[in-house]
Amino acid sequence: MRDPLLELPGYVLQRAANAASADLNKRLSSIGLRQADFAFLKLIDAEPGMIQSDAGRVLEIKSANMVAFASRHEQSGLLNREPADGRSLALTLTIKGRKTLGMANQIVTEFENDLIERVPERLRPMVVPILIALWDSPDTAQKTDESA
Amino acid sequence: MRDPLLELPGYVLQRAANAASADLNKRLSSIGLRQADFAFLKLIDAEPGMIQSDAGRVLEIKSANMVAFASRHEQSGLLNREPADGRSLALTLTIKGRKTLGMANQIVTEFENDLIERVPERLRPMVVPILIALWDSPDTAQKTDESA
DNA sequence: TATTGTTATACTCTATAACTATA
DNA sequence: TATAGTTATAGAGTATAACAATA
Repeated sequence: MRDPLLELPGYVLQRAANAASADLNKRLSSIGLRQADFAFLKLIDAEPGMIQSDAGRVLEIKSANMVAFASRHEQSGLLNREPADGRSLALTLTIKGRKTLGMANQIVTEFENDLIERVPERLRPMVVPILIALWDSPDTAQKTDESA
Repeated sequence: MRDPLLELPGYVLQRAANAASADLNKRLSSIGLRQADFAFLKLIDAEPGMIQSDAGRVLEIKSANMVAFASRHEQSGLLNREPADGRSLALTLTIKGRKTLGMANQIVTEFENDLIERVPERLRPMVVPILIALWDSPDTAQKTDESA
C-alpha cells in the first residue's frame, strides 16, 4: 500500500511532527512530563518572573487554557506564581522545577540528537532554517488570544 | 519575549507543523473537510477498493478510531464501504467523493505552493528529503494497532 | 477601554480495553 | 490463532463565550 501523499511537503511535515512528538512524549513520560511542559519550564527558566499571559503568547497557549496548565505545574511544585501587579502573575521555577528541567534537558538533548542524526550530515545545517521558514506561515505572526 | 527553544529541530518541527496544519484546515473548512479527510480520500482514490484496515495502517489511524472516521465519510456520501470478504470492508469513492477530492486537490495544491514558497529557492529541493528523514523515527516503521 | 486571569464548556484527536465474527 | 471491525471510554489539546478585577 503506497502513500500517495509523500511528495507533499505539508503532509510530510505533519507526519514527521507527529512521529517526533510521540517519540519525545514517550521519553519524557519517564519523568512525568509532556513536550509542552518542557517548553513551558524552559521558557520560564530563560525568563524568570515573566508573566503568565506572556508565556501563553510565546507558546501559543490561550489564556483560558493557560490557567489549568500553569496551575497544574504550580500544584506539582515545579513553579511559583506570584502577583506581579494587581492582575498579573509572575512565574518562576522552584528548586524542584529546576531539577526537573535539568533531567528534561538531558532527555530532550538525547532526543534531538537522535532526530538530527537521521538526516544525512550535509543536509543537517539546513534543517532548522527550513523549518523556521515553513513555520512562518500567514498567521504565525502574533496571535494566541486576540488578533483579528 | 524570546523563545529559547528556536534552535531545537524537534521543537521547531512541531511548531511549524502546527502552524501549517491550522492554515490548511482553515482553507479546507470551506468545503467541509479537514486535512485527515483529504489524506483519506486521496488514498482511496489512489487505491480504489482498499480495505479499511489497510487505510488505517497507511494513515496511522487506529482501527477503533477508523470506524467513526470512515463511517462519517460514508454517511456524507463521499465513499462506499462494501464487504470484501466476511470481515473486510472495501473502500471506494463515490461520484460526490471524487468531485469533493477534486476541489480539495486545488485547495491543497495552492496551500502547498504557498508553503514551499516561504523557503528560499535553493533550499526547496531539500525540504521533502529532510522531512522524510526526520519522519523515519524509531517507531514509525509499521505500527498503528499491533506492534510490541 | 484594553488586559489578565478565570470558569464553564465543547469539540477534535488519540489511546486502551474488551468484544464478535471471520480468515 | 491472528485479523477486521466494532463499542465504550478516557485523556489530551484546543476552541469560544462570558465574567471580574485591574491597568
